[in-house]
Amino acid sequence: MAITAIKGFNDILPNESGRWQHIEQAARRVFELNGFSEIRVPIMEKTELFCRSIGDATDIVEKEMYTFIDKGDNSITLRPEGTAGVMRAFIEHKLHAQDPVSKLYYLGPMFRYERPQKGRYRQFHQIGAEVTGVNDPLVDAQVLNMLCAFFREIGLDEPSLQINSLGCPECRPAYRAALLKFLEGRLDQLCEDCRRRFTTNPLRTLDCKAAGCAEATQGAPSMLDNLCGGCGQHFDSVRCYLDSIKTPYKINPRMVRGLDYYTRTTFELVTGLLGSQSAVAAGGRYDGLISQLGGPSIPGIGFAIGVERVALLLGQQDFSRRPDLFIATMGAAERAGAFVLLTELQNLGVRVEMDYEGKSLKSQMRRADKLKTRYSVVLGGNELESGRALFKRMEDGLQIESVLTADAINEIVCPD
RNA sequence: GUGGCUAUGGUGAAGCGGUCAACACUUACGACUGUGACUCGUACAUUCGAGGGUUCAAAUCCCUCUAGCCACCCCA
Repeated sequence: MAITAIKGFNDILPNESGRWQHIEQAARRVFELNGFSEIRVPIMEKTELFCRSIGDATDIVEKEMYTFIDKGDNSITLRPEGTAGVMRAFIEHKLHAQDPVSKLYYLGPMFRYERPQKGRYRQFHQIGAEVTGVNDPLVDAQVLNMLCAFFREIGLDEPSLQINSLGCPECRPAYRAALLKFLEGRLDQLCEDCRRRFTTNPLRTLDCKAAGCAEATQGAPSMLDNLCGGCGQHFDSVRCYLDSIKTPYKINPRMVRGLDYYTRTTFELVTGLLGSQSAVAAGGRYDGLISQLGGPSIPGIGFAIGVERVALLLGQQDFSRRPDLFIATMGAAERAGAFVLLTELQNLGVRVEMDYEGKSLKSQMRRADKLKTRYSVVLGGNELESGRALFKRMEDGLQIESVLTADAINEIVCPD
């Protein structure tokens, strides 16, 4: 039995890599337009970093991390998300000392030990962006708009933006207490999972899919009604800024995030097209994270896009590039000549293909057709002698005669 | 971690106990000894996820394992 890939680890084959490049290039374009720079950080970190940032009691840390002991007896973890590593680098290299505002983006694989299913894999990819050093809700709005702009750029307008505020260490505890009090009286109406959530993560009962729970929590207190003055104002301003640039959004007071570090603004881009995985991108503000990791007291906000989920939404669009020209040859001498021509044309930026092993003209032409090349040319004794050849436009069969120089061919094949 | 479903060639699949494992696509070569797409021909699974068992006979029935998918939990 041949060796296969690890469960939940996927190969991105040539027929889909074009789609991935399309997604990545769009992100780079949009993010750089917004003044973001790429940061590349390792895919492994000391385990402690994730425990301290994501939260010891979260599912990610408790049961989903790829953690192992290396030969130096250190506990190492494959990153389950990107923000922690980026913030570690930010603090370690004191980026805040060079510029009070930093706008960073990253992309790459993340790892979580979960049962794979549609849109969820053990190795998956995220494209993320982070802004540090700005408290103002203006930047929340810019980040949200940038996220939406990315989706417009790749031609997806289906996902809708939902926003919420989780409050801050000032107001969240009080809200949590109020919610617990509310739920306490209705424990018997909640599903089994929610009774467990009551102790582990009471906010989660608010977005439970069970009909009984939805009904029981109907009149539950809303975080948005319990924000402190600062958080309330912040949220209102975010909405105001979003309205001013006509970025559509929906307020979802029941939206909950899975990482402990979020404060104030949180958001998700959701879709109904991915089975049970509705979030294609999500993020939020994390004003306490940097100091919690031992850095200065600097606020931050960011998001991550699930690349596999985006790729799934893009569907089967063809992103492959067509060659400009296929050179068919009639013999060994012609093949040698074609090879020289091919390299000359490549130097001019023309995408050229040719036959490598002396196949019949028939099969060379078939290959040209299969590659969807735009033009083809046959080089035989006649052409070599006269220095001229017929260039055939494949879509309609029109033949154009030209001298066999790279410049002249370039004119025909790539006119602009 | 829990549950459901499925496993036949490069791909999509027929086959439901009995001669060479249908068909389609893909691929290769040819019909056309210098021109693709349409058409036609030829070739391409000693073998049906793996291992056991039942039977004179198993891709077809039974058991075990493995893998994949989908869902739950949770999440991008």
